[in-house]
Amino acid sequence: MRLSTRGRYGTRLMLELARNYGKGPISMSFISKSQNIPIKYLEQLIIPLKKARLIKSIRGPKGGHMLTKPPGSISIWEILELLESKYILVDCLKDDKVCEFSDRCVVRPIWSKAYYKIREVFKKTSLQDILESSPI
Amino acid sequence: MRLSTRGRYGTRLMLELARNYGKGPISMSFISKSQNIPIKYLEQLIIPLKKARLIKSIRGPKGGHMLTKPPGSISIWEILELLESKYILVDCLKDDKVCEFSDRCVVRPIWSKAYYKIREVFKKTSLQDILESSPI
DNA sequence: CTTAAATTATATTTCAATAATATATTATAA
DNA sequence: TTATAATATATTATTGAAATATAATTTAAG
Repeated sequence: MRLSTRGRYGTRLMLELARNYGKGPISMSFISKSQNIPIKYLEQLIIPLKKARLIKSIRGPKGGHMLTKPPGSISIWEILELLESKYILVDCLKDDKVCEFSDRCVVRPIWSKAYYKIREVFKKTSLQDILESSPI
Repeated sequence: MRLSTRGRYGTRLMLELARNYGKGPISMSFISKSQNIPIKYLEQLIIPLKKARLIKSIRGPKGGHMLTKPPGSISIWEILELLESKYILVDCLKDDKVCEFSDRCVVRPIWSKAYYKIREVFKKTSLQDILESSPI
């Protein structure tokens, strides 16, 4: 029941781009330094985010990455779903065939309920919301 | 963001005991067979549950395990906390010293919010609730 | 008082996914 | 032409879950 480094790093990566939204391409080396995350690891995380068209990139010198839309229109859930999609509480919520008892399982509704609560929180929160919030 | 086998197996172990509450000790080999979980794995899971005094055991022939209190007074959260306690969404919620930025981290409040939502669901649900619920 | 059923204790092994690193290639601004 | 930065692919390391193995202890029952 833990959020993996992928999801946390990915969120920070997206927040860094959100913070610099409208300022042109931001390089990986910059993000790597400012967020203290291995650059090679970031390069892996960015792949699904690019595929989902949350990020567009420019190659070559002065190149880098940027959000394709305003930070207010990207939810944390979109990010987590891309980076943690295989690890959504319990597998049988996505695919009831992983367990032959799914259809008559008494515990599954509880996992489901909890899952939707988390999802709700993350869906309701945009990158913008986080940028505007003050830490404690 | 996944529930581990420990938490799921542990819940099923406790449900099996709840189902047989008041019927005397239930052996591990019975639970292992009825729930299709390796007996040696169950023996590991039961240790923290016993330490927390949710289960008491009787040795020797005709021995086994039983709940120390009615299924209505044991929440799923109590079980998950014992079996997944190290993996509660993000470490910094339990111990803000794992990250030097905890006090001014803008993302942490979101993890926290999601965490408390899950916790609420599991705290509100007792073993009895699950036994009485109909699947689907 | 012996036996068999059961828990308890400890430890070892296997496995999978995350986390991190390495090397080479491609694109492009200056 | 060069240096910067993304892209692609593959490999390694680490960790914790998941499962298994062996031996010791307790005790009801014949």
